[in-house]
Amino acid sequence: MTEFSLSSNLTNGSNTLPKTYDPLGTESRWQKIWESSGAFHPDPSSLGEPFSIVIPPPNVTGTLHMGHAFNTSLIDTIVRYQRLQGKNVLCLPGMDHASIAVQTILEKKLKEEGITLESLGREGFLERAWDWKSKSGGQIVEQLKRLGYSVDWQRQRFTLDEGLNAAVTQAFVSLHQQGLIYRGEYLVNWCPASGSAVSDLEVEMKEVDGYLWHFLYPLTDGPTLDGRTHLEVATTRPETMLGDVAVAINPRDERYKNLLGKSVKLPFVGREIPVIADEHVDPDFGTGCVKVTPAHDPNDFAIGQRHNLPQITVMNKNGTMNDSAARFAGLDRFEARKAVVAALDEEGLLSKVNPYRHTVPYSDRGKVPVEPLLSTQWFVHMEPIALKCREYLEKDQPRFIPSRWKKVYRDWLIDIRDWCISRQLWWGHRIPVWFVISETEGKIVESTPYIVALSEEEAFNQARSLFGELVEIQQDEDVLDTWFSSGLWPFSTLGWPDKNNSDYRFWYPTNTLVTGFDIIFFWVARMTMMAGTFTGDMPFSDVYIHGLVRDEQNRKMSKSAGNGIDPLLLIDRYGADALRFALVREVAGAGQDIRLDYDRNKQTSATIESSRNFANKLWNATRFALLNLGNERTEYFSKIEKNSLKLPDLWILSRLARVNQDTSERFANYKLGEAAKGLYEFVWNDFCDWYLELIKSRLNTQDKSTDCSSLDQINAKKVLAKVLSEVLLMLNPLMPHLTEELWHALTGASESQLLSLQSWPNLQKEYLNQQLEQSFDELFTAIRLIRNLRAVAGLKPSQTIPVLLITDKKDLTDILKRAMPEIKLLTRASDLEVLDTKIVDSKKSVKALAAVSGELQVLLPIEGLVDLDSLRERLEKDLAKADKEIKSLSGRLNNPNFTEKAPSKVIDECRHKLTEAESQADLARKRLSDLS
RNA sequence: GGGCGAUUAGCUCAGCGGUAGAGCGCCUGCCUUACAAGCAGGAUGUCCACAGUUCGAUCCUGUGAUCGCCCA
Repeated sequence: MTEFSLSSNLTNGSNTLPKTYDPLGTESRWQKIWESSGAFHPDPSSLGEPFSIVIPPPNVTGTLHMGHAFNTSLIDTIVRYQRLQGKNVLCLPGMDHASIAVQTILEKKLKEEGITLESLGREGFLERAWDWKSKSGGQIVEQLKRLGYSVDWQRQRFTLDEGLNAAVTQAFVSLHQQGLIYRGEYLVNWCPASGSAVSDLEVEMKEVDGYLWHFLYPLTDGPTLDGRTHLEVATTRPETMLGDVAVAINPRDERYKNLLGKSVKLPFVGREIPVIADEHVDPDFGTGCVKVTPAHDPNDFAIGQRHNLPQITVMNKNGTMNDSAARFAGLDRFEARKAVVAALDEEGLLSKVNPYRHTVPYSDRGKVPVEPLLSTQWFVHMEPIALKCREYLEKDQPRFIPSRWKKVYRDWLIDIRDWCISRQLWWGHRIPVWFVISETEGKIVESTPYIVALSEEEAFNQARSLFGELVEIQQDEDVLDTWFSSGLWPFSTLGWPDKNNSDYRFWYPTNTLVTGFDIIFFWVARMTMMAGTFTGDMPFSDVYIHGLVRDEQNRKMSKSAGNGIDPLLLIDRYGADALRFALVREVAGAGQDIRLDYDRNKQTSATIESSRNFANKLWNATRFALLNLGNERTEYFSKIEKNSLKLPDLWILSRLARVNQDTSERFANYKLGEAAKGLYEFVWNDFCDWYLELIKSRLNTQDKSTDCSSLDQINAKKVLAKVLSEVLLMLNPLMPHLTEELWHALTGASESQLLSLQSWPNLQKEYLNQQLEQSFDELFTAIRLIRNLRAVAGLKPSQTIPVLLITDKKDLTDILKRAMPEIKLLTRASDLEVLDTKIVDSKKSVKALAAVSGELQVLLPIEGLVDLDSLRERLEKDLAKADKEIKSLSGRLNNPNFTEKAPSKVIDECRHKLTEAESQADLARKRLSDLS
């Protein structure tokens, strides 16, 4: 009976489930069914409003980490909700090719094998790269499937696939035609580790402890009138002094005014360089004299431009010093730093060395300091592109959730800088530019004309018509920044540039982008800019920004720190649904980072464990339902006659309608955490703790002699079936595997029918009953009160005793009287009476345990059974509490300011509470005196 | 230097004008035939500080502190 079947938890015809839920087999089974049945492979010509999301393509080199799991859980929840809403949903997955990361991996392997890039050549390298991709790339796709991602795997894309290649080429050519792409020699961020330029965004500023070295540069014309023989400059990068072309001072700096127009002699190199004045020099920093190295520093580059200074590069692209570095040529940049300092010291030109903490730009990928280096690269002119996005933003397109990210995005668009898109790598989209090398003696130089075209053939034809029959052309060696292709992702994956593609026509623009705030600039802004330029639309209407998952010590998880928490491990331990549910439930404050508790020794997480427990709770609720509904369970899905229902039925149906309403509203408005919490509370508290307990007696009744009891039992079963099946549907976006499994067990649906493809339960507003829900709250309070008294009295669960409930409140009396059998059952009362105060007065001699809540008194006449001291202690505590409340409430009510200005509703409430507190105090006093 | 966020029970976090909540942990008692991954009951808080607005502030407004992030 409790045997676990691999094919299904519920063998045909049986109505029992194992006692605990084992997610692993269940999850993989449904994943296979979903994929093989094409459940999430939509057809643009089918019914339903379009809804589409493209997933942030993970890196082809990547493996699943917590960030992916989090992002995926959120996206899949939204997507599954929309699908249940009857939308025609496309969720499109894929990967990006990660130029630098792949190239780094492969170069490392080649090095191990002793193969040089040169000997392999571009073709050979690419062959190996594709080989690597097919063998060990893209593991992440298989890993994502373990989360139960309801994406269309048949539409999966890769940024280097044929279609996306064509899109990238088309995009480059169009941008060039619009005059938005240019080639030029500028200072770029050079990553010596990968041997490539990187964009501004791929540079991370890190605080490091370094030094501020002070040098003396001798004045060429000898001492000044005030006896100065040298100028003192300060720098954190001594090795760049070899490329100095000037010393700058602030024009208003009185100390150095007399030096303007003079020059100094650069040590080692011997170059005479001028002293110039520039507004941007901060007189208070260092010595107030700044060495100017335009070829190696962005600020100096700007000064150089303003003053028409030469740019002298002293470094090679591999980070070693070049021939301009005089005797330091050939040294690595960091060795050169030491050598320059030592040499200056030797010559008595090193005046001071101060420890200094400063920020150094590091390459994101290479993890080494980037080198600002002059080189010829391709750039996109961003201003006009960003301008278009700013215009859209004024119409609130796209909409950011939470809205504060809008400002971050806008500020970046306003302060936009040109984008260096060329990378000196082989793995990627080769730039569609052909140089007409026959015009410059077979070489590519500054003046070599070039042609931008969709293909080599087209380029050749153009070249021929422009430069004659005998032209020779050669394609640019470089590839494009990976983000260039990622920027096209929302439309390139849907068929663009073919705007007649049915997917593109139906699903573009997409609805929502879900991503972390860390890539708003990298990716979100680039997509909006590319989309604005090429499709004339924003690529998505909403951008839902989430935070990062941090480790148990609130640190960012990173590969280098080795503090990642492996989601696959957690899935193995708790199930994917538990992981998903935990991550979504934690996210209520949207955009906030979430901290995942984790015990590294035991590899356990209490947060996820509690979600696993919730899954098990739901599992057992279904198990309970199956045991009671029996083999004819499908019969109980028939229509329910509202008129014949008992109060608990009406109550749970009211709660169900409310949770339906709340959950829809929350899912639709990205309040996913609240949706998850609301469902959790409904299932555990309302449904399991109360409703199931309330109907147990009806379900257990064997007596079918009267129509009435049998109808009550049938109704209980019908309501049970209805509530459970609807709650499974509502939980489906959060816990897809478990709910799919349980729904099939409950309804007996065949595997060709899927819960994931059903419709969201109808909201039955006619069951909403605020009044009834309130009454039940009071009823539950009464039951808790009785249980509490029993606990205080130290009664054993098996011991039954009589209970008196006393109230003058009419509707409460009513509900208590109607719920008497249930109260008796839930409080183990041997006898239960509901009385009003007048009747009780005549029985005041009864010695009993007593408690008050609101307008309800509870008496347990158990004289002799209870320890008087503990009872007295409790009553005194009650009294103190009530007195305290009376004091605070009457204080407020005696304040005329309060009674005059506060809304009457609040005042009434206050008076009401005061009355309650007073009667509570009275009762406690009376009982205390009875005891003495 | 500019901007953003956080600060609530031992821990992780909700709440955001009417006097404070959940989960986990803790204490007590229970294997009550759905569930011990459970059930019942219980304890726990200068809601970071100060000032202001208000009849009333954890919530709004200032100022400050601490921690974290982004941009220069």
